[in-house]
Amino acid sequence: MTSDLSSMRRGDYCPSMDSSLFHGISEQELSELNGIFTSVALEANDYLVHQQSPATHVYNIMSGTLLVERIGLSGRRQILAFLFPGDFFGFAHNQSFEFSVQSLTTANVAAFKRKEFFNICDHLPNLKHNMEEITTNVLFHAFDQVFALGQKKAHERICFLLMQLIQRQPGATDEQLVLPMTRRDIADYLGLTNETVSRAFSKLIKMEIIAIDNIYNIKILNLDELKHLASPD
Amino acid sequence: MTSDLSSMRRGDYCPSMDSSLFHGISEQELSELNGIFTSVALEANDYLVHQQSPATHVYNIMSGTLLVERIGLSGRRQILAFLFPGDFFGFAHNQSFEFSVQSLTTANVAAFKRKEFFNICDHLPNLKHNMEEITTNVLFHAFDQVFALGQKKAHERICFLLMQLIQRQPGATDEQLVLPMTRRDIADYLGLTNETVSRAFSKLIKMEIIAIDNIYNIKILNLDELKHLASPD
DNA sequence: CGCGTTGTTGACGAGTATCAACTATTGTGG
DNA sequence: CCACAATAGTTGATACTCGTCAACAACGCG
Repeated sequence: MTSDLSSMRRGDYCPSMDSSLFHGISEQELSELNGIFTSVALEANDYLVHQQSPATHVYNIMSGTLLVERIGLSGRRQILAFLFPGDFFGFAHNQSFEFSVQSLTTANVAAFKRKEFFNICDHLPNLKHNMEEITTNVLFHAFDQVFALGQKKAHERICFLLMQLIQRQPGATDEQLVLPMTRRDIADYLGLTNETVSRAFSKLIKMEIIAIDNIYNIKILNLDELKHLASPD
Repeated sequence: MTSDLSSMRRGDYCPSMDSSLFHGISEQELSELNGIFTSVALEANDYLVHQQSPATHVYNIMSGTLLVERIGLSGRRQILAFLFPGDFFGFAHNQSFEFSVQSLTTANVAAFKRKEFFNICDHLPNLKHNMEEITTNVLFHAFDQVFALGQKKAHERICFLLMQLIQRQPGATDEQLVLPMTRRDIADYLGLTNETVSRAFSKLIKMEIIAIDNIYNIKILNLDELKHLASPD
């Protein structure tokens, strides 16, 4: 169990965000935070929070990959985000979460009681500023997803996801990529079915943009074309 | 030209938000804000801000309806939100806006210089709190849109929009509704084409869920069914 | 009134969902 | 360690939804 947050400020844990939660926070200030969090250890498929459960904590991902999902009455599932080390989760506008967060891998998460956390925010301007920046980033990420879902074809959406993973997943490079999620997860993230996802992968392979050894191991053969398909503007 | 923000705190101007920007702010504090905004008058189809123009201001809608759009390289347009009186616009994570904001009607908008506005935020806790609440609402709205685009069929997306309008548009009731936007705007908001939007409306009419006199004048005949189609959970 | 814009409707085709069969992978107990 | 079952992924056939193209209707405006 990790009992020290300071590692979270190092780039190797937070490849994704220009704004990690603890960026620019002094050792002394960090020690204050160290006192008030509990570390949660998760196995693959464990739930961190359930849809409609009371929003008692906010969370900072220390290791592992998680997903944020929302399930409709009809049973349709939409994945709203994948969470990587350094990412933050805790947005709620009522007392309850409107999402579930499930772990895809073994993971460690720092959990802060909401009230205590926001109290500390009030007298650590840097922390508050980071929170605001993260919120804005999440918002812009959501807009990107709206654009992708509204405007793109299946194989373009896959490229959109792959680009996100390249940018955000620890250990990912321009050429090699490990998918932590299943085809169904990808489908539910991109508003597709798993069959369509499968076919879209096959198409990208045939187009020689990617190659796969293991199903979860992807090689990028043509990054420029990948970018082009992924990006609308 | 409106030169007084106090009207913005009244419910009749802000039917939509549980959190208007100026909610809970004293007359005295409000007068401080009154000194630093300029009022912008817009005609229908005028642009308030352009994609990639520098983000110099933040805006609060006083009257009228506007839309937030983003145009991709391919020329396809995604509308990210419609803005109603009381709504706030100004999110940016660089120096420039990544969206355009266009007016659908004649409109009045209060424009605050970013820096001055955020300075005032720093010593008006209520204002800052309202900002944060608005940001969270916008975020949740974006998630709703992701769900709609990812999981819903054309006529369900229309219902999703109609429910939003019932809740947010000034003067809208459970039974009568005026659309301020064109079919193309609706299409670009919901990730459809205008033809599909047209057909979806026809379908809802045939299902006796809505009726239309004037094209922009919609009667809700079966609100329960509308809600059911609109809402995933 | 004529003209341009916007909306509607139809015919058709492209893209995706659905259903089903099959293959590959993972996990379990003997 | 193997056999088997369960799960995940792929591929094909078919149906459905939505996009595209085209014709037409309704509306707004000079």
